[in-house]
Amino acid sequence: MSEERLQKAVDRLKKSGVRITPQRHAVLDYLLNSMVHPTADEIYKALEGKFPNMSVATVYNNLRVLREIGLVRELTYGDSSSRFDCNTTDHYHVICDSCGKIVDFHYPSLDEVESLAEQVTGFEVSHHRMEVYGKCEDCQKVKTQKH
Amino acid sequence: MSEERLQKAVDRLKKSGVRITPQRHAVLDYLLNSMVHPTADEIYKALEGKFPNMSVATVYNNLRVLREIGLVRELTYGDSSSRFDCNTTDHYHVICDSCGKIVDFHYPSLDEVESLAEQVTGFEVSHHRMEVYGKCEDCQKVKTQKH
DNA sequence: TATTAGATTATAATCTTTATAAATAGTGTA
DNA sequence: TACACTATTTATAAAGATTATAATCTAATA
Repeated sequence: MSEERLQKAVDRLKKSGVRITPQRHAVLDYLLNSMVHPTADEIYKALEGKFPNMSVATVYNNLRVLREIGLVRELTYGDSSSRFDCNTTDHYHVICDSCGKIVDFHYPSLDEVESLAEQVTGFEVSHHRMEVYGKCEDCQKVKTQKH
Repeated sequence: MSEERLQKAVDRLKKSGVRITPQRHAVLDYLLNSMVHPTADEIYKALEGKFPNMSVATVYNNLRVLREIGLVRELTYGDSSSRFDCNTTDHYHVICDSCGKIVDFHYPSLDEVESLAEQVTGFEVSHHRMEVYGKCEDCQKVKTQKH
């Protein structure tokens, strides 16, 4: 099943006239199989073994290409570096304030908010983002153990 | 009215045991009277005239203090630098994809989303963020003028 | 007014991301 | 298959935002 998603993504790259290089393939493969929304640096470190000469710039370049095509979403949270998500199904994220863990969260899209925003502000709305913050179960336990 | 908000904020600082320095007062005052959610650098440049020797670090330090107390919210969008908002009334933001303009947008808080996220993920939810993106009226006009 | 802990300043360092130019390699075509 | 063209990679440097450090200064309190 994972293979199928990868194949679909590769096809989409080809259709966009983007070359399939080993590095690009590896970045895409890693993102598709990652559940944790990695940063550019995490991807770089993960692929270092397979591509000892790969440059960090290559990771950034490929993430930009994948984002422009629409295969990957860039997530900008409060912390220093962006995270990347290639789960294309509609979903939101719940983020732990303590450890930074990110959990996918399915909820019907907030279309009503978008249309009201259009009416009130006159904007031509394209999309929205939403994240819920809190303390994950693990970190809740840690707090209680302290006493 | 603006004076009243400033006074309230200063009182809150005092209660938190934070010293009221001229620079800190100026940062707070500037934020309270700004409608545009400025970046740290914009605040720094704006206060440069009044405090020729002020360091950028001072602005960052004060923004951190104000944020920790809860007087200021840090907004992290896709672009490079954070923006700061001390409008304490509940509201969301609508952001222009083209020019970056940020418009306040009032909408009932998405409490239902928070409680469902708690149930589904087991998180102890503290808050959420949401932004709507699109093209503002000015940028819509620009596009049509091109032809 | 003297004390003291906290704040500011100046500077350097860190970290993420982007820019640049030369070398390399993927893809279509003959 | 070999060639040519161009996108991509690499290595490096640069930019930009933010944080760390240490010395100096100052707001708050007795």
